[in-house]
Amino acid sequence: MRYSLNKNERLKKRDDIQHLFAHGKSEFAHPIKLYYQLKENNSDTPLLFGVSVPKKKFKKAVDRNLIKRRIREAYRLNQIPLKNLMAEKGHCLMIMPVYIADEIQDYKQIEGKIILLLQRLLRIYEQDNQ
RNA sequence: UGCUGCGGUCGUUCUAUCGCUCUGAAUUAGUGUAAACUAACUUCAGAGAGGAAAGUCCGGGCAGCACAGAGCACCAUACCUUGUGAAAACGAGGGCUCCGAUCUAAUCGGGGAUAGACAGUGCCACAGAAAAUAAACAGCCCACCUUGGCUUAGGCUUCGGUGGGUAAUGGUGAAAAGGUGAGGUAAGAGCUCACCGCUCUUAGGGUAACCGAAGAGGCAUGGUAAACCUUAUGGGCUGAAAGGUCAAAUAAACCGGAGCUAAAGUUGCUCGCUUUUCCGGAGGGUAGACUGCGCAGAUAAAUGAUAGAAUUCCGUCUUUGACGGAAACAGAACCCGGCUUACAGACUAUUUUUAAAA
Repeated sequence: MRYSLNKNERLKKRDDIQHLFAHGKSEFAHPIKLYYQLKENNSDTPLLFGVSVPKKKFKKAVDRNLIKRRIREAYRLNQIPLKNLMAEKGHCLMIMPVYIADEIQDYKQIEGKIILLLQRLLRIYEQDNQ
């Protein structure tokens, strides 16, 4: 499996995203809050990914783009274990990290937090299996 | 040569690995008689942010709606000539005016939303008597009354009051009702005169804005139109959340069929008809999807991440270098043309000025 993140693996439907924020669970590791939820009607892809940076905290579009790109890159390189697990089980998991902090952090810090959060999710669903 | 102002051009580059969006081709899979269509975390090739993409301030394209004609309202533009342009707008030259410099003669530089303030209405803080049908606070002058003084008894002078004249003087203000000088007067005043200014008229120069000249008028018309307003010219309204196509589900109505040995209604009964029931259809159209969409082109929105090198700048040091740090403003969303605002640095034309060297 490759380190890819193309159109089909992204959260796109407005309804899905609103449902995720309304009913999904969340994990937090500063500066990122990660919403996640299993999707009911299964599709082919095991993981659906979206990212959000609030306009309230970062007024310039350039800053928001930078943070989104860093989070997306970190997710892209570290998603494999979780994706394999979901594929095995036939689930479809929706994931949406939200950047909470007021300052822009560099890539290394963000990547560390993303890895931490993905490992937590992995543990949760492994236990769920047993 | 440096510095400053203003204008123009550019506004980080290269390599490797891993990725993203779009387009084209191939391959594989599916549907199909085929043509072809669809899908792919399969492969290859190509393209992929800006000078402001920003603010959303103008103009236009494009789209929908409206549309006999006229008026009102609203908005925009506003010295003249001329060039580019579809228009907004920008450029060139000139006029007028304000400011500054040289320094008293015009020149140079800069600014001006630069039509109209004798069509009307409003406003003009503070200060000041008064801020606009002119006005009398102090002052000046005259008349009368009055207190005191001097007196050669004619008057002179003085404190105060009443009435009148007066815009010369003072103070206030951004601005005080033509300016300066002379005559004149009780004191003053365009009251009169000279020069300047202003208004009107005439002819002249200039494409024009406007200019200088002559004559007349004793001067009326404070400022403000980025206050309302007036004049002239132009302008239908709304924006891609426009607009178009496809179209689940659901309710009522519509059409066709089934059913009618079920129920209700229609006349007391029979038939028939209608409704309730079931199946199918069409229509508009919601969710949603696609399009609108472009030689970048998305729609929770691609144009990136990591590593190394180069370039520039900053800091420290043991200074022909080493080490560390930074890379301005900022991210397309229907498309063009402008305006405005933000901006590290590099190159460059030109102006002013200073210093150094010769």
